[in-house]
Amino acid sequence: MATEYTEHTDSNGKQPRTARGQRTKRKLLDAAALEFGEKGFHEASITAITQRAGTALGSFYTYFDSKDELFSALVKELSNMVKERAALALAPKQSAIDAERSVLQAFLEFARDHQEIYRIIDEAEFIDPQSYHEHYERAAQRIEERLAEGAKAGELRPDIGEIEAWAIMGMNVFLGMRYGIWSEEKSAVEIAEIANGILAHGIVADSSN
Amino acid sequence: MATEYTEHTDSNGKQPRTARGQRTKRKLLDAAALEFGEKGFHEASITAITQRAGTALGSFYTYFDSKDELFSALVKELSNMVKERAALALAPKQSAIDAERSVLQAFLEFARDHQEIYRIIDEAEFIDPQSYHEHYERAAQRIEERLAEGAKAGELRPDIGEIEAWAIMGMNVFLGMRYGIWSEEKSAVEIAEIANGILAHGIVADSSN
DNA sequence: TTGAAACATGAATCGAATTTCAACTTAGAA
DNA sequence: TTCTAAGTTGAAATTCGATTCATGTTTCAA
Repeated sequence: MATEYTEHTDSNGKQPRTARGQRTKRKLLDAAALEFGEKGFHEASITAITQRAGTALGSFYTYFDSKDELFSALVKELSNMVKERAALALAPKQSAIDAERSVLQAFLEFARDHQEIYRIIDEAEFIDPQSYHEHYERAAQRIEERLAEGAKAGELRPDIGEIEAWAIMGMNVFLGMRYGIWSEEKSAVEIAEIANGILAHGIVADSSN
Repeated sequence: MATEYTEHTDSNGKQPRTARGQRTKRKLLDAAALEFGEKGFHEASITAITQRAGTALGSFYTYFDSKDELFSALVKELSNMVKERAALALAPKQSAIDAERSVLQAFLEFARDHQEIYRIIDEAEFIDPQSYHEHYERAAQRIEERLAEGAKAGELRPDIGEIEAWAIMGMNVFLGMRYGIWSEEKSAVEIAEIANGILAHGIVADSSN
């Protein structure tokens, strides 16, 4: 069960020991999110990040061993933000199907507001594959848990499992990319409604219509 | 309608004018697919690519203006391979739902056999965003066309459209990543069967079961 | 108040790749 | 066969940004 993770292998780099240090490290992380989001990992430069953060170039190495380490730290932070946002979207008393609709809608809105985040997490596939795997493995697991609850409540088919969870996640991610990032021509509500229709009825004609 | 594309802005770089030139360019493209697939764009070096191809470093610039241009050419080539493979999977007389199952199954098998291809196309999001967009826009369009045929034949709901096409594509891509690339613990047939169940019946309990 | 640890600074170093180029070889049309 | 365009070669020039480091400044516990 434990989705808690301890702080052992400290992905924290070099922890600051004063309040000033805390502030500086945070400024670097925020600046990096902007810079990586706009330019991508390789076009982003440490120099530009420290300039955005308003610190000297050398200060960077007070808090991070390398550009890669900074990127990793950022991916983990952003991954947690996504997770928290999805949790917030879950209203207490909704059906399993409605829960998926809410999560997708929240996801689309979040994608629109934080395009950098998705770009950074996507690029982790190449810069920090382990974080990328963990991000999606955990997200899939949360979906699977929701589906299992729905099945237990008799709302969903009892054989629903991991594969369906990955399928739903893929749907969500691609819809987020296409209708959240690439264009905003359709409302999040509309997209979520239509995608939810697939889960509710499939795409075959007659059926439960 | 025209899915034809003319060769005007020649993504072809510098076209060889002799048979020897053709061969060399092809060797470079093949070597690049391996190198980019294994190392990713930035870790891959022109030097390593020319070594794999068995040509001199300088020969590279006889056929490509830059590393980026080579990568673009490759993405376009691979994108077409994927398209052709999907077309092959479509048996002539199957239902619309079965067609989607066949395509997904073929996609999973292809992903397993050509992991480099997926890695390269994915990385295009950062190296050559335009090719990346085109790749997925076209793939979605082909799905949408299949769905429209299914709807016309009365097999699928008549309101099915672009959004469903993107949802299905996202499903396929993520299932390909998880069960094609990351692990091969489940058979392509099994994955395709389960994912197809979502399209056929949705995930709700009773319904058409 | 004070002194040592933490933090800040940015010029200089370092390394690694892409790209250029001038000399040389091969292909293939006439 | 000949001759020119096409193709080949790899050492050297270039470029560019990550990382180091010696020096100066600030924090904060005692």
